[in-house]
Amino acid sequence: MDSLSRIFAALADPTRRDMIARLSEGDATVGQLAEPYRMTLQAVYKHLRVLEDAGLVSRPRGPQPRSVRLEVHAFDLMDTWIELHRDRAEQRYRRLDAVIAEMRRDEHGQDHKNGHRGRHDAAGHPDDA
Amino acid sequence: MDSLSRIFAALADPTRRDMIARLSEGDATVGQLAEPYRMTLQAVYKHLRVLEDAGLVSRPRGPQPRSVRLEVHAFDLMDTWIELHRDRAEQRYRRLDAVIAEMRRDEHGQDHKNGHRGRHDAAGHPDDA
DNA sequence: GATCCTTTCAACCGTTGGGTTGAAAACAAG
DNA sequence: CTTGTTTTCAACCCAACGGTTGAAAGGATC
Repeated sequence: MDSLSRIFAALADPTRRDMIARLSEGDATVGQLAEPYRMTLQAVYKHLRVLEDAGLVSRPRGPQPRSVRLEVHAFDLMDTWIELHRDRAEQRYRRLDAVIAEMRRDEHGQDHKNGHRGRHDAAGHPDDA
Repeated sequence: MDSLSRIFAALADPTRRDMIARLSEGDATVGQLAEPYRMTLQAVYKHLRVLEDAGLVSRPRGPQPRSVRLEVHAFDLMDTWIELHRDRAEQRYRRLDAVIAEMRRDEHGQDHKNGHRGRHDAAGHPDDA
């Protein structure tokens, strides 16, 4: 499974999102993390495994601290993906608005040169992708 | 299921993410959308249903266009959630850095007033949540 | 060593998810 | 009305998921 799928899938579960939310306020031991949930400790470990595999969380394997820590940089992948497509769509909207404005201009002052290409297929795939 | 879970779950599938990616470059009919995938048309409709239920996509039910459109504002929920927790974690890091710096100052110039509160519980849950 | 807590492994159960097939509606056009 | 396409509905398969139980390792501490 690819990274993005793992990340999104990990965050699709409310319990796991809640864990992330609480970890964003500070590291916690597994016991502390598990406390509010009415489920087996093993279940909590399973959730942690999913978050860890997604890179959203790290657990210092060493002897001492035995705590869970949020890994902020894993959020960047998501962010990048989201912003990329959101921005593309928004740019497309702006471009579409421009086309519509042009069509309006054309309608009012009808046939004011007719020199520009006849691409009035609004909302179609722009070919400059 | 809550909105965030639906959105994240919808984006956890590569096919669905690819659909979003392609829709970010322009609306498409279901047939056009389905073309690159080696799966039944019914399967594509199922994917679209998931995206639609998550609010990521809309399909003008009316007679005319019968096309699929990306709904950008659905991304905002995700964005808000992500940024909220990412920022909290990053602020926590900054605060932690400050604490560490202060501890260092204390170690070098030992006992230089001792007037500030003794909160040296580094990385513990800060109580100003 | 023995004890206690933390962590992991394995099997199992019910539910959900992606996908298929097949058939039935909806809808446009002939 | 009939044909052809688009969309939906229903059943089924198999794999994955969230959760449980039970047991086995690991690691500190007495």
